[in-house]
Amino acid sequence: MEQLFAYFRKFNSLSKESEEAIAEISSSITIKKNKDLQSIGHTCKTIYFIKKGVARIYYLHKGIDITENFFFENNIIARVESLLTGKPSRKAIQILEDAEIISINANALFELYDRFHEIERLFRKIFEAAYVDTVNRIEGIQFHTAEERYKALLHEAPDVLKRVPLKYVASYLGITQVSLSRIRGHR
Amino acid sequence: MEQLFAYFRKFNSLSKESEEAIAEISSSITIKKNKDLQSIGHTCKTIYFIKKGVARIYYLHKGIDITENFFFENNIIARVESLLTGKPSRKAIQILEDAEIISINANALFELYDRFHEIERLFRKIFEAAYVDTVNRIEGIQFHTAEERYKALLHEAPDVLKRVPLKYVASYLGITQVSLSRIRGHR
DNA sequence: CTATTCCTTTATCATAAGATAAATAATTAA
DNA sequence: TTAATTATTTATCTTATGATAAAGGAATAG
Repeated sequence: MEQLFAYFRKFNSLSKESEEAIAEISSSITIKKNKDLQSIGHTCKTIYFIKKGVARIYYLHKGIDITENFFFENNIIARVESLLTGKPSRKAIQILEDAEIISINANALFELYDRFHEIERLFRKIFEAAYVDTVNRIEGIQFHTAEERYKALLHEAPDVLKRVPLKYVASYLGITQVSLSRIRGHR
Repeated sequence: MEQLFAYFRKFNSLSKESEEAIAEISSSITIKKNKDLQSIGHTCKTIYFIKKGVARIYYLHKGIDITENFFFENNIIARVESLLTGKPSRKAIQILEDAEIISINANALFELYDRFHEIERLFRKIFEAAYVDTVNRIEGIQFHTAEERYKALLHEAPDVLKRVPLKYVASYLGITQVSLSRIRGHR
């Protein structure tokens, strides 16, 4: 759990009591490459923290597999739309490298918000940061060519290109696999 | 202020004490069409609520004016990246129709988080909703043609097209004004 | 009311990326 | 190891959108 608390500390430090309360509603899992941690149509009631490994959130658009985002170790991952609405998610979480994961019961966590103001504060800050990241990503998508987006990824997150199959990267960049391959050819 | 509290109630109801505390750190302003409520380079320390009128957030990308988003009455508007980082914003808020606005002192609001847990909860929920909206917008941008995006806007937010100059809508949709005009011509 | 400025449309040409097909290359299973 | 499957690249053709220029409309200031 220490690894998770270290991640939390980047946003908001917690008291020992809060950390223990979170530990009580959490459990560890290991899961193999290419398995779906959660599948499409399942209502999300869990927040995950990746201790080790890589995952992605994906969905189907007109029958085509689209990667919404990649998640590496020391990050949390959840299908937030489903978590917040209580509706089945159109999205799935797939493991791309054998992973060690902490799963946190989301409803139990939300109940902790009442007892521990600082836990709610922590997640407020996490969401604020996620919101800003996402707004910035819109700018990246809308005003850069696919080639610029590829080069930015190569520069800012070279791990993605080293550890993830290119076919998943293509849809994350908003282009076809064939286009990505063509862009990589321009050297 | 009642109009603002009614908006808040959609996310989280507040006690009279909380409402009064927010009222104390708020003030009303009126501002004319085409004026910048906040300009580029200014550090954002205010959250606004639009009682009446229309506004947009815009920034310059390679010298070209880009609309990040439109905001109509009964919504809050803020340059969140600047608010959270304390750094000058690359973005500006411009009024597109004569407006009546409530301005909330952001630092004073953040201090209220300590005294009124429910106010922090309210803003947690507002950010969660904004995050989900933004993630969905990425899908719209990435996997629909400009024409589909235009038609979706026409269907979901016809007010934008009625009340806002098309040149601002074009960059919001991620296309040039000329392309938007061509798309509108396809009937 | 008129002149000026700004907004929107139309037209032409150039180009990045999509669709499809097929050839390699890499990975996985038997 | 070999066969089968899956991933990536290359090639060809098509199309949506960008860039630029210019004309027509609408709004605003004086």
